[in-house]
Amino acid sequence: MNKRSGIESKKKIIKAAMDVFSVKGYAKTSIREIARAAGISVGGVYLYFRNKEELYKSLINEKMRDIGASLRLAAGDTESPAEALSNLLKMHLEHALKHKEFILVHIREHGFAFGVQEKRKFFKEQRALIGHIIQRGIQSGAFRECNPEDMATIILGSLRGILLSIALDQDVHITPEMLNEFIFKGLLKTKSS
Amino acid sequence: MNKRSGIESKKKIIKAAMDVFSVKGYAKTSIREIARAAGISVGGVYLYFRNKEELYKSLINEKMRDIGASLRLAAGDTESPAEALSNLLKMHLEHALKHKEFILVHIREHGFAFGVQEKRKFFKEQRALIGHIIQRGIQSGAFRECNPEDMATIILGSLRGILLSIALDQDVHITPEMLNEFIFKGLLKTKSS
DNA sequence: GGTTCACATGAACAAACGTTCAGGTATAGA
DNA sequence: TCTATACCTGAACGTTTGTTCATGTGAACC
Repeated sequence: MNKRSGIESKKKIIKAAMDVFSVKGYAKTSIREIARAAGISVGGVYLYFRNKEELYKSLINEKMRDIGASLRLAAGDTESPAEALSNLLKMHLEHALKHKEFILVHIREHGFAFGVQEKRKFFKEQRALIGHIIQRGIQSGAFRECNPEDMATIILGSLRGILLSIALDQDVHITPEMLNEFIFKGLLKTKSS
Repeated sequence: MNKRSGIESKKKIIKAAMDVFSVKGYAKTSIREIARAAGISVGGVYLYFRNKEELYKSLINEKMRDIGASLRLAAGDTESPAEALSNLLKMHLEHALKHKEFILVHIREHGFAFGVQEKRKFFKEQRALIGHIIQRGIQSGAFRECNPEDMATIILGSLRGILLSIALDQDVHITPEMLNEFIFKGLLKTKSS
């Protein structure tokens, strides 16, 4: 209205959309509401996005690209498999805390709405990343014998639930240390201690 | 139409609603669609449920009551904490496989729509159940020292994600044994082996 | 047969939705 | 100052939504 800058408006729309989608879900969110939250008219939204579906998709893809890149980085810059996995978990937790809304939108609509293949690709990449670290860990003797793929599936599944808990239940506080202890050491008392 | 039995019709509606809600989510599901899937007219649905919201709530509550009861049973009928937790996890997995639709509906709408407090209560009860088992395990010396509440939160979070993976990704096959190994033993190689 | 009542129907209604579009306004270059 | 252009507006349109209600129907009583 005042600034007359297209890029500014687009950013405002994206932020507003993320906010509203995350609390109300895709279907219950109306363009009118996004427009209101962004301080822009209904028609204004359609200047930057062809339709509701495209707005949603571009939201998801942008975030996934960013997060995916930083996760790949976190996993790759160390030699020790235990340390690599630990870093990866920590980064996941940090992102969950920072982008709660994205987690909500992402999990909520996963497997139902559009952008399914993009999301599947994201998960597949994460599973491969973790699986590879585990394989290295087994070979180096740090991790116990197990099927790396299955273990990666379980760990990623666990992670998904924990991140969901963080995003959903306000009173859940899980530190990277707690998560590490759980995933590495399990629940049983080890013979050596 | 033919049978003229009210109870039959109500059951058909509940089943149809669960089916449709689980694939399309609450908001995208119309009464018309539920009615069609149930083989009943639109107005017929309103003979048994005051409105869409009440239909959804009674769906959720009924299932939660059933599942909650059987879980309480699974956790209680044994002395050994490890066995109790193992049973509980197994029962969770079985329920997830059997009631995929419910999991989808449950997680999808958790924290957003109605019936929030019922769902929270369900989770709280589960957390208390697991927390109690862990406390017993620590006292008996089977489990390592840790904060039972935090550990219960993490385990329940993990479980949530794994159940979600099972419900969402068709190609995920996680056995109770795999889950047990992960939660009890963790990823690191123990000194004794 | 006649009456009653629980079960069932689907056209009708108001509200809300995604989307469009004719028009308005601020800014930059002439 | 005038024109061109990019940005923006909100009333309007056609659909779909949840919900209601006048009407219908079958079975069980008298």
